[in-house]
Amino acid sequence: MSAEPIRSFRSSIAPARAVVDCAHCPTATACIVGGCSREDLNRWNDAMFSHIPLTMPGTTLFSVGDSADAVFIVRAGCIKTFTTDSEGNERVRGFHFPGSIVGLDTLGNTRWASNACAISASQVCHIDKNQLRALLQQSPDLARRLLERTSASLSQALALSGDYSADQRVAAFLLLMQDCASTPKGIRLPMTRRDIANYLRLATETVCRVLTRFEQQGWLTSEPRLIRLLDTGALWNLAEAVGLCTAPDSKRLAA
Amino acid sequence: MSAEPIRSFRSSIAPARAVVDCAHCPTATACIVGGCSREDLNRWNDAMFSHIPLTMPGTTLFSVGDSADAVFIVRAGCIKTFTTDSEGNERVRGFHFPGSIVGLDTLGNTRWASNACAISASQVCHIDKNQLRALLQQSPDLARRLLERTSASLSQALALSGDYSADQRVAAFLLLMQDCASTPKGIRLPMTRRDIANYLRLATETVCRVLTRFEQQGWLTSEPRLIRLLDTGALWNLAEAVGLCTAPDSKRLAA
DNA sequence: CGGTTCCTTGAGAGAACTCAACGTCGGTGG
DNA sequence: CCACCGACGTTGAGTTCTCTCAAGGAACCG
Repeated sequence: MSAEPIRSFRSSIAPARAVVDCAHCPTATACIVGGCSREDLNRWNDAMFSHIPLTMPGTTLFSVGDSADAVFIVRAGCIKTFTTDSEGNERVRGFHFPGSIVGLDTLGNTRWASNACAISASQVCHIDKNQLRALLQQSPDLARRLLERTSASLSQALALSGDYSADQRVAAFLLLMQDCASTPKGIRLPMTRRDIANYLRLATETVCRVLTRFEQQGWLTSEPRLIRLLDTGALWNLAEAVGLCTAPDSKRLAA
Repeated sequence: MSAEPIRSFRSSIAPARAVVDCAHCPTATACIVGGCSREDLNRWNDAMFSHIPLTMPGTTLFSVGDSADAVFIVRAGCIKTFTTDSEGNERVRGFHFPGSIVGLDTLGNTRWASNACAISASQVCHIDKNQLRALLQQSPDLARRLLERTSASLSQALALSGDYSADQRVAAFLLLMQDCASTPKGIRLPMTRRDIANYLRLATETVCRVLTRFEQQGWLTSEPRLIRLLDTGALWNLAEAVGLCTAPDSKRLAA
């Protein structure tokens, strides 16, 4: 389908082992090792590979059926995971922002069940599963953190798998993105309308129409890659039922 | 909404600690400790509570907001987890059959995000989270098993959260139930059509219509609680895209 | 027996989809 | 430098799938 030149991740970048101390990573606070003991951090540094050069948009990290012998941690940018059905339709399983771990759904499997590619200029780290396994045996704290992250991902997936209207889905998505992709100018979305639609199980046109409607109601301003939320309260009233995100400050104060 | 007398789980049954050795449990093969070392099994027995008396249909195990200080393991029967929106509509999050752990999505939380109740005469075990945490520190094998189960649940939730037709959903559900609720006479479903519909994000009537259509096509016979699959191949052709279940033998041989 | 819940079927309504067209933007090459 | 091309975003019109509303039958229970 896509005529896009797909770059292979493995061939494009020679990973550097322990180029940086994770303690100094700008993404440390969101990362699983944020706040770990120095001892755990040292072990982690020894096992982890950083891919500091930019991974360009369209670069494939892995594909369905590939040997899943590592997990990836996003350091910068955005990674999209997705499957493709027999008719070539993409189903986006998730967007991974800095600090997010790609592969939590494959910890017990030897093959990837989805594809992953960068949708903006990104940096990722990776850690071999065997080394991760050894690490988890050495550090109960790290094991607990990983288990709780996986558990939280499951909770979120269950929440999003509910049956909601297009308006509810888009509103919940925008509030979620506000936490992941906020800039001083607004929410800078790294993904296309088509990606959003495939993630929310809607048609591209439906996402457009909903955004247009929200804009007409004065709830936001919409440009292809930049969205400014003007009335998070109104959006949250819609998104509340999804249970995917927490109430905005205005609502929390009112409660 | 429901006029059903809701029994409280905690008040109805005095749990018996280590009444049985899990090694002799009929559900051992499906349970997380199935195949564990004798040493781990002893530790597990010491921490685990068995509720051997029958937990009757409608009995609530826990409700949204309750303190989530334990996880439950189904020993017999079927446990349904669900949320209820502001209009009283139920959204079924999952059906838990023997061996399944209830609470994998709440491991890092202190409060339940869903309700749970028995939908058939059931037996459950439970283990306190603090004890579980200690157990995981002592046994890396158990920690790995729990992590992989959580990971697999995430994978399944992501698969089911996709956008599929009513036919695809029902077909995938039936094949899933074939693995969980098979009897010599067919699939004995413990849940109502309404529960199935709420789980699959369909209307009750839609589930009925799809089942009627499948029956007319000779793919199955349908009674309220008993379904016999006659053509798993046809169902699998529909369900394949969902990626929730493996191919039936006939398809595997053909491949 | 009533009463309730569950299952099933029909008819109409509505939300989202498909198909189609058009404008914009960015890259590429003549 | 500009024309061309493809990808993306937006809008409109018609269609379709599923839902809602309504009703009746079957099974179960007090």
